[in-house]
Amino acid sequence: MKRSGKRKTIYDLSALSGCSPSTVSAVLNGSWRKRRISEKTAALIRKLADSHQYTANRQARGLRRSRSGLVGLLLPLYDNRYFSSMAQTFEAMVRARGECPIVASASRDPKAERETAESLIAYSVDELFICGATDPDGVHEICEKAGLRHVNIDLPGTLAPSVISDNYDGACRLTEAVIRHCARTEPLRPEDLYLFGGRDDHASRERLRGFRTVKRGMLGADPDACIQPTGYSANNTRLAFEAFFAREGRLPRAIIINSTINLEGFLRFMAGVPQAAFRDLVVGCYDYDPFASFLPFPVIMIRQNVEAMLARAFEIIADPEAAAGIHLVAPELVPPRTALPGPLDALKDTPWRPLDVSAGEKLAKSA
Amino acid sequence: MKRSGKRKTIYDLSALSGCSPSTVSAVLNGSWRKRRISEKTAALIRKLADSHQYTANRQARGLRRSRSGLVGLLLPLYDNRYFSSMAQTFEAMVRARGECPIVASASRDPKAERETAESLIAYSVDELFICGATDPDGVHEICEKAGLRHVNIDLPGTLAPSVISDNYDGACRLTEAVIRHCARTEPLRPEDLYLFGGRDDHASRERLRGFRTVKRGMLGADPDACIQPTGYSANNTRLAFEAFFAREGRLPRAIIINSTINLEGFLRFMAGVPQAAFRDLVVGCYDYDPFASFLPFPVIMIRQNVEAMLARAFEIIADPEAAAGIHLVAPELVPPRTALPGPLDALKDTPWRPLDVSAGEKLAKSA
DNA sequence: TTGAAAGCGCTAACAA
DNA sequence: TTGTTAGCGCTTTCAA
Repeated sequence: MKRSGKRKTIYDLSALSGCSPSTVSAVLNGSWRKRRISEKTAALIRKLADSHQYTANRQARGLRRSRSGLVGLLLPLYDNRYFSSMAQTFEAMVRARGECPIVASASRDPKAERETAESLIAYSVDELFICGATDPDGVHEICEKAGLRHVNIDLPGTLAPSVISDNYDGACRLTEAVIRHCARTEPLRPEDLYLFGGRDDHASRERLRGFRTVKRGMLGADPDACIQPTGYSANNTRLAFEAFFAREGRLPRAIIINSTINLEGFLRFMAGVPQAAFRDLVVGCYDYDPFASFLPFPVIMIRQNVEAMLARAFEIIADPEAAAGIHLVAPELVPPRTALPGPLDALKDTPWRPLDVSAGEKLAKSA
Repeated sequence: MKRSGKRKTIYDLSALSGCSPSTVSAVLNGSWRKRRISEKTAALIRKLADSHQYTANRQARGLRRSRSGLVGLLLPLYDNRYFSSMAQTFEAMVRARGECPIVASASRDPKAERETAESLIAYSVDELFICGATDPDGVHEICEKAGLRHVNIDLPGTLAPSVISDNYDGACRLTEAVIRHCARTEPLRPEDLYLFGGRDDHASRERLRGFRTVKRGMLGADPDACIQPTGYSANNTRLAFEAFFAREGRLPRAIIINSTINLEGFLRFMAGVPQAAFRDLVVGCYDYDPFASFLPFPVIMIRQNVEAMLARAFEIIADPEAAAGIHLVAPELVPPRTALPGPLDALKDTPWRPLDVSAGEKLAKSA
């Protein structure tokens, strides 16, 4: 791809208009009102600016003002519905404030997290939202040294404010819902209910705590073997299910799964096993994925309230008084076969009329 | 969140080390070798730099060098598995080249696309990948004027090189696979096979063309009513299915769906209808989603080769000779109940040992 | 082997 | 109402 044009600067417009660069600058960044620049010079300059497709160089502006207008979001990854809706919602919120979102992922690796934060800082982001970090305090150190406002989301740190889901409560409700769902047919024994996925982080611990509390309360004893922490890895989860199935020749009656990533590992296992194996299965899963909600067995999900978490995080980051501490946001229990609206629904749809055959015809003709 | 620290500059390090700013700069950006700076001054400065957590200000560097190190990806949206894997893969590829990815979404709105491109240009991105844009040529104009190298992905333009899936071929294979799948039980009549979703863009047209070609070839006549273009809107798709169902009291025997977004609309419809309505259904869907592959009826999907498309796009954007024109990449037919590895599988897993009860125990104890 | 100085494009005092 | 000037932090000649 060859390049051609060259970006215009305020000096180009200065020459073209006969005004000084500072006048041009003032007109183009909105400060002309208080600089009392005449309406007609302003109009002239604006006309020139957009006939030449002028866009201010944000690097230069950022350098001068020491505010880049960039707002960063550090994510573990993009490619699942929880984090992709986080990115989607974040972007909309940042744009609504007139700033520019910049999202980066660091694969839950503490070193990558720190390096990614550093790279965002190198680009002078004005604020950083740290979502699902394995080592939020490590990232905090970096931000602190750079004088960068930041807040944790999803996984808490001890050194900065954190907005997280009420994972304990969510897990309690999820576990209870799964047990009750099973009880419709035949009551569960303790060894019928397993937990797969998760690892030694705050969210997993809280979810496990909720699981155990409710399970013990409703079913009694809870054998340790019923807990299979496979990390946030689809493949490890598949291995765990394969091992279980090879040994037992069947699945547990009910399974709580720590995240949709682990559930994706379960799919991999499913692919190799006859469908009959899933006939009586009931699954509870943390995080919501619309397609997962319609699997061929009941899947009860917990949807974290991404919008509320982000909204809270924006409040906190704007508050100079905000101190380290945890802010809980209630997640939502989603019954099986439920298709919730998502961030995409906010986008305007082109209207559709029922059975508009002519549209099909037209499209078909043009094909 | 209060801020505290202040970023160090080369002047700080200059003062601390007793060397001039230009020496510090050279050491820290790697050009010191050819400036023949002594190993020991270099060592001193490097020590100082990382003991003070120095990170170069990329705005300043970018301004001076007129290369920001930012590489942009313009997306319609994040929140589905096709585009989120695009973002994920893009990010990995850009980082592998030592640059900084910046992703932005513009909701398939031509105006938003242009404005988003302008905003990326304002931040001086060095290259722009335009993915799934409704108006790639509009974005091209903007890039052209700014002298910005760019390439289209997923949806072609006429003014810049475009890397897209072979949508025609994919649709042919998908349609054929669906028809054959149905024929296992009972041969399809023309009115048994519908196409839902898509709109008047290149991808939809090509897919429609493939659909019609194969359908006519295998089943004969193709009534116009069998094509229901509902746009890329989950809700419109739901409405279309509800209208059909209200009228016919049943679903078509087989449905080709233009994208997973439309399939998500189908889920919304599903939620309101007894499961029995889907007993004999066969679905073909463009784009791949692992969870959608395991719905309670056979879903045959087309997976676009995101890695290959991006790799090709990177080659093209680097080639000064590259001209406008279309580069086709073959998509992949995915049989029902298939869980493909995704970009996340590249991330290193912590190893898992079958039934490591002690891990569960340990985690349980710490909870 | 190193330093001085100019300048990337913009903003913000300060003058006029 | 507008222009002049210095400087944000860095790179890059050019000198020394």
